[in-house]
Amino acid sequence: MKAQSQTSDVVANVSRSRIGNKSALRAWLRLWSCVGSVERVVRTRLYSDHGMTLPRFDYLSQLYRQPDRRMNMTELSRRLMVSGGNVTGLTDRLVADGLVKREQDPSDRRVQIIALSDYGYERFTQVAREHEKWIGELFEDLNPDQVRMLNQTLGQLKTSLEEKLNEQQEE
Amino acid sequence: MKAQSQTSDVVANVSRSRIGNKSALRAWLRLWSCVGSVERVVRTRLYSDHGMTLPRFDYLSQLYRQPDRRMNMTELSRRLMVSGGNVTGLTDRLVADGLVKREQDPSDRRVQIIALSDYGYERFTQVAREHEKWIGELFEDLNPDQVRMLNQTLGQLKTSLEEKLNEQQEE
DNA sequence: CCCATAATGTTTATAATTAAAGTATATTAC
DNA sequence: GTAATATACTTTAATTATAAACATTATGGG
Repeated sequence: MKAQSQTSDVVANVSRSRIGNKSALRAWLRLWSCVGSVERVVRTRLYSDHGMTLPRFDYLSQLYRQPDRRMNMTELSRRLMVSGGNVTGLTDRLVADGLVKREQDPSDRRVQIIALSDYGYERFTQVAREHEKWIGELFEDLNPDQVRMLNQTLGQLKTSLEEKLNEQQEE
Repeated sequence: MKAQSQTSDVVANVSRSRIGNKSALRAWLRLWSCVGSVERVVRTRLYSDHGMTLPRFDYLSQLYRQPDRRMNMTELSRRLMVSGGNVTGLTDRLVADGLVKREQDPSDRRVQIIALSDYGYERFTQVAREHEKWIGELFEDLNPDQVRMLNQTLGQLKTSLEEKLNEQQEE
């Protein structure tokens, strides 16, 4: 019967090629929950042990990863996934604390290049060492295979999301 | 030589039983990045298509999932993973918009029970339908096995994190 | 060259968020 | 029964965050 074969096609489809909205939603809620828990631990310890906030730590870590420890505001906004206005405010406070410096781009007068200061570099290095240890402890119950798989799947998801965002932007 | 055998033990350990801080950090950064991207899409669409903010949507979804559509402030704070003060502010604004109502707990005069209003229920239902679709689209490039694995691993991570948070709290 | 458009960053108004201190009520120990 | 402690929520001050409007500079087409 035709109706029957359609039904089994649908069932087969679910397990073979396309995921359903429900299972995607479940995965999303777990992702959200795990990230929330980790963030909470990290935020609390950053603040109590090092007097640093999580947004500032994230900001500094982006500069730290660059070979020349420098990045412009737009790129920072993109990588931190926050609005431009937010980056302006964070930069003001980080400059006031001496952790970063504003520099002018000689080739484009609109551009602000933000550079990690020596003090900022030193301070971040100390905090990042601790941070890495905390993350290691929080993830220690996963086995290496799980972490590998997580990295692989999330890497793919990340790429897929970036493509979708680009497409959306162009519309 | 002893030094050599220690080295190979360490290497064996990394692949067999315990994950290293570096691989944990990589997994964490990908988790963070994926959640950030998804959140950004959801936040933008919630606001432009439904005039709703992400924190309010998350808040309402917690109430929605309860059989009686009700929850006290402390439980909301715990589930949303935000501070108590934050929940007070969000509640004030949601009450002002007529989406939720404050009720007194007859057995404990300290407790505020927050109930989803009929209007809030209706509104959330509409938005949630869209939301589920967005998440489905964002995750569509993953195959069912990957989603299953993600759910399994993140479920374990979630449990493990909750245990660690409880231990930490008791110290 | 000039104008339209785009890109970079800031400002503004408001919302969301935190940590810490404060208020009120409940519970526990003695 | 009362004092100490714990719990539930709010308030406060500061930071973080957004979207939208704005100013400035760059770029590309005529």
